[in-house]
Amino acid sequence: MARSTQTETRSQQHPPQPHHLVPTSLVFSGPGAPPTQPPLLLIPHQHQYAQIPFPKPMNGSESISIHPENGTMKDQDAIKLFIGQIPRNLEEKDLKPLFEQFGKIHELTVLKDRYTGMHKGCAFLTYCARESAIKAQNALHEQKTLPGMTRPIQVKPADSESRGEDRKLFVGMLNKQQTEEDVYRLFEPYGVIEECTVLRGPDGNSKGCAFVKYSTHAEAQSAISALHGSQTMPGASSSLVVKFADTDKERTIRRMQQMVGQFGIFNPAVALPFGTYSTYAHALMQQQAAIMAASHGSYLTPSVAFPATQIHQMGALNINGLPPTPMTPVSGLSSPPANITTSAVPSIVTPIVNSFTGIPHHQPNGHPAVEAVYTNGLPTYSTHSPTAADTLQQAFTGVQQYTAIYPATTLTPIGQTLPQPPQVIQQQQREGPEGCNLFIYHLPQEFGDNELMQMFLPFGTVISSKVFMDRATNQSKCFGFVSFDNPASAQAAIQAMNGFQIGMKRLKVQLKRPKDASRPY
DNA sequence: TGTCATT
Repeated sequence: MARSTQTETRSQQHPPQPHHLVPTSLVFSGPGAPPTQPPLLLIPHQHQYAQIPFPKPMNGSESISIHPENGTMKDQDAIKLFIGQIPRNLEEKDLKPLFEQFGKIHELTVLKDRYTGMHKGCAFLTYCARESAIKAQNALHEQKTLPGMTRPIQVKPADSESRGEDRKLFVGMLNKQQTEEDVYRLFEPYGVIEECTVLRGPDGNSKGCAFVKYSTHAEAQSAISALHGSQTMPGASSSLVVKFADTDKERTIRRMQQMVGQFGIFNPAVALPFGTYSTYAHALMQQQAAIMAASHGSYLTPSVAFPATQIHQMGALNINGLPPTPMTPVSGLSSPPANITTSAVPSIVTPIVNSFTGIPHHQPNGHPAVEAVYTNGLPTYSTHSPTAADTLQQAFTGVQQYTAIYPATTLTPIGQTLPQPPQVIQQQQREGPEGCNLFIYHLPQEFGDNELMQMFLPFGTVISSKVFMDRATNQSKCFGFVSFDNPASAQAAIQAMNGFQIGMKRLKVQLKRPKDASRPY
């Protein structure tokens, strides 16, 4: 139990967080004394360190980062050091002399902002010899203050070395009013807190989550046990979330998913023009494709090919092995048109997986479904016309065709090419452009995201589908969203599916209400 | 009527 009298921390400094545009990341020296002043003010320099022999001309190369290819070798057990509290006007060449006195440097890299190139005031340093790192840490950490800095230099193993992640917690579902101090107080009973950071946006507003780093894994674990789900903060939509923070690898995956979402493209080579990244990204995307295919597996079980004459009994979908839900087109179609055949189906099937894998199937142009709908000779999409029924038929047979061309075994090897078994990567929820997003109500209870997507795939490329779940019961709230990549698909889906009867209910399929407008339909 | 937010 950390006492409030404790005034020292193991870590007085942490690297500037690249995406924190405001100085919100605080390190406490004690719960009663959260720093509120921004750095660079008022604190007298007690340890001006004036002996840096800089600037010292180097050997002409701009970057002093020394790479293995350039000759230096490092010990197998070398330690990567984090160097903090570096004046922003000091580059590698300026810093090198300071650190070289403790041994030969293998690599020294000043951290720069990925986009602006701005000096982040810290660096990573790896000596060739492990011993050099230890000497440097002992001699410099918290011992000297570089010119212009208010706090002493930090020299300590980088987080990546100490696997600091396994004692760092992600805290979610905080009240947005809660500060670092509030979070500190909440977590203090379970161990010594080294770092406590509330995540904030550029405007300084809390994102409702935080990172808390304990001094040990056990402390972090006990905080999880005690606090996760233990309470619901006022204004939060769910109970407190306390879990281990993402590892570096998980963070990378998350970033890539965000990129995919932002750019709306599925070819990582285009999204990530960095040579070293694209291979890994490609693997990730393949993994995602494999996972998608695997999640479709439920359809691969005895999928009954329903006869065309039984369009009103679409329970053959066999969703999740649950009893079939009778599905019926709107009244007026008690006897289906004779021209409904599954032979028309393949041309309309456009699995989104095509986009993920890049594997061309029936429609290599990437936009087949829309055209298919239109070229099937459907001048209108009245739900009372036989052509609409045709569309519906295609919609549901499409589900079956779709799964049929994706036997799970086809994609498994792709997953196996990855170093780790595929994990479940959640489909990113993504709104499409204006006019492309549908709100669907009165879904069958057993429909999940996947089933929803299957139902709307025949009308175009579905970029996301989301069924809302009740958090408490984990039951569907029977409504959801589907986003297409173009408005025509959305309109086709509305025309065909609005009013579609499933069991005792009829689907309500509308354009999603825009955020600003409050007009009910 | 897109819940949950990962330095």
